[in-house]
Amino acid sequence: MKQEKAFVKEITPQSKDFSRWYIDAIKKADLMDYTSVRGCIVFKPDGYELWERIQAAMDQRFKDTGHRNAYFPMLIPESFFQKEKEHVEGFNPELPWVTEAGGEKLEERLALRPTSETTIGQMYSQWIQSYRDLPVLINQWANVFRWEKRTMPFLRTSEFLWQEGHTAHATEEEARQETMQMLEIYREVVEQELAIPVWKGKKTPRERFAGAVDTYSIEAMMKDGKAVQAGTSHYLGENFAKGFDIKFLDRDNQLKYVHTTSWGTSTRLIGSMIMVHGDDRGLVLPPRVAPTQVVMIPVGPAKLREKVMEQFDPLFDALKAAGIRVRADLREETPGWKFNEWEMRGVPIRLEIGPRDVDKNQAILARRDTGEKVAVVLDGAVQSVKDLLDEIQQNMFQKALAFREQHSHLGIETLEDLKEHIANKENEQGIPGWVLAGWCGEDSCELKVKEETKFTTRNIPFAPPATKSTCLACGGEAQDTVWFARSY
RNA sequence: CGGGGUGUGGCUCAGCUUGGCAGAGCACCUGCUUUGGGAGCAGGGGGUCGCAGGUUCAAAUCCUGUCACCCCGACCA
Repeated sequence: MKQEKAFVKEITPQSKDFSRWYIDAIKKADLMDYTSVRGCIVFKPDGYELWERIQAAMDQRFKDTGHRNAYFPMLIPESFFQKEKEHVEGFNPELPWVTEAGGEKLEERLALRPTSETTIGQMYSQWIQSYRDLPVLINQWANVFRWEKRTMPFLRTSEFLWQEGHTAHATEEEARQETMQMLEIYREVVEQELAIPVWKGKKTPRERFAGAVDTYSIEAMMKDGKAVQAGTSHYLGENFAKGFDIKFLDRDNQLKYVHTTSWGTSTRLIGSMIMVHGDDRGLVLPPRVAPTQVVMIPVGPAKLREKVMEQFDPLFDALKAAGIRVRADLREETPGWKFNEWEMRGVPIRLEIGPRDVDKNQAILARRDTGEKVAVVLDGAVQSVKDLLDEIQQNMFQKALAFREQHSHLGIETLEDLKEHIANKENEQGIPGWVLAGWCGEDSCELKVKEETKFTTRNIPFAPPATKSTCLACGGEAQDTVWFARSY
């Protein structure tokens, strides 16, 4: 955008204070509001609709791969947590408890679920008897609670909405396949619908889910260079099966533990999408999930409005009939005001029609991602809009990909190099981004990097852009090539 | 949870140091003129000053407590 004249004074520029920008942008876009409960937000209609669209895209794919939705209770008895040692240790600090009900103290206190492995494990132990009962492929759309010390709208709140899949299988191989299949679905939805490029990979043991054998993730880079874990998929092995006694009689008449998986994505995807695509004017929404894809605004003198509306109204109907999420802004405000308003909200295309356009049998399409305006003939406007929506979706992904490449550093071999890199970037007001480096596999090396640079291991990518042979921290032989970054 | 900051009409904030009628801009309502990148004039409505105590003749202002939000750290999707 060339004529960058700070039209929107209410939004702090990204370069000045990224967190401030984020809060300003989501408030101006009317996605959420704070409530009187700490860390809990309202998802206002536009914010919630983003979630509904993500939900729809995911849900379709879950069902296509044989999963079904179910719903389990939000309250979990304390004793359930004790059954998996790592799990209880991992979640205990952030559980809210119900200790009283009906005016009486409860005999056993109940936690507001942070995730449902325990409740579901308990049920699976009753449902599964034979290999004929397997696999169990269930997903749940729910709210969960994690009393985090520091909250941030969408990205980290005390209560959030998510999806958690829980499956049980007869063999490790099948469970591992499921884990990978779901990770791939996450990649597909996030890249295709949200236009966010991600790295699929495996988490290091330190970053693993409490109670998992292996945790995998997709990781995305925000515009401030920090990382967000956009989805996770866990192979839980027999850990929960043993804790909850989930056994089945196999074909060979042997009693065996099932192998379970779990996988989740949350409303944090909304925050990621905003931080990946947004700019100083506010949100930039990918067309596939944008609540409003096209906003139509009539322009020109009021006395000529009637003539404009003769073209405007049929075009609105035609767009709507074509399945495009179109909205007409006929309010009394000036056009300039409306332009800014819808740009803040991130609507992909603005369609303007004024008297001059009517004379030329055309409409103006202004795209949010580039700021570019083009004139299209009225007759073919519906197709032009469809094509442009596709193009914007593609362009947004490509832009995000290019940004990620630009801020991914492959040539940093030692901790000293990394510190120097960070110092340099900070001096020039740049962002340190991500660093691909070797890791020997030692916990202590990972911790050392974290303590000295705040960079943590994001994941061990399945298809790294390069392979490293020495450990970033100790210089010893590298066991893995890992993405290091600061993260949300 | 530690350090720092902020809570005053819907929003952004001034007023607080030195207690004395609760303000401005934007937004909102009415009317007229306007409308191709945040229009103008005129009139109007709206606030128990985050909450709870205390000091005082009198508290947005002073004291104590508490809650929320923001920023920076330790924990996390």
